[in-house]
Amino acid sequence: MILATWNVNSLKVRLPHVLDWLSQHPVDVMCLQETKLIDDRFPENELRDAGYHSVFVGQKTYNGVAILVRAGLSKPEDVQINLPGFDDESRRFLALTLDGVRIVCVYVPNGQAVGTDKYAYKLRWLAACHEWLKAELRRHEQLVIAGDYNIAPEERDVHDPKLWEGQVMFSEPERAALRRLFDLGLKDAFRLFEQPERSYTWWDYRMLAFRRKMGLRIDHILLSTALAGKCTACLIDIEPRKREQPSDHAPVLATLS
DNA sequence: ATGGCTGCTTTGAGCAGA
Repeated sequence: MILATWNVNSLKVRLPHVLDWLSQHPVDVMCLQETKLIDDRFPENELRDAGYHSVFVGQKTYNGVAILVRAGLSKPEDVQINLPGFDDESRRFLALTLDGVRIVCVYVPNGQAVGTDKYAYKLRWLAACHEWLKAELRRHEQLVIAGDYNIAPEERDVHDPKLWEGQVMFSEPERAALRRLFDLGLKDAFRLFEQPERSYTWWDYRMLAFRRKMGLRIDHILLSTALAGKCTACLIDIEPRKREQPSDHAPVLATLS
């Protein structure tokens, strides 16, 4: 199984990019974040024509997540919308089971700035996600949780760690929250392998950040121990970020044998 | 040091993102 995750920053605007990308990379599962579409507007037909079954939950303007499953695979089961036990109107969580693999798509809150209400909400959300995962991992030996975490785990995941020290997306409480997910036995698929230096998944639209390689690695694919043992590759595809009118995020792919 | 771009919104300045 090849699984990918991509924060598309509006699926309405980015649908041509997604369709092009899927035609070149016919992954089995694609987790999308920031679709920014209500369910009535979700391009289900276009994606079906491209060979993908869609499971999605969205809202107006903000958030919205989807999992695309390549046609011909098993039917997704046990679809879970929103984080159980967490009262939240934001549509940023989707889980389903495919061929015995629990697949979770997350759009972790951005957090705006350290010390704000949104930052506190981000940490609460991550704590609730941790609790849910702890139980879910007992039920599913094979689990993958992929998406936009809005957290860079280590200094090497940040173009300028000094500049970002204490800032949202790299503050210690956020990184500790992410480490607590790793402590559940989840592995960062990207770091299972040798990777190029300055590997990032997001670059600010401003300041020519992409061209200057000023990015952060904040989109991750985490694998349960059983799945990590089956992972044979993980990479970031920066090609879509070079296109006209790109998403500010690049897709991440993992191959599971 | 600051803000720098993009997408969205009962269309147009303000918000949120990261």
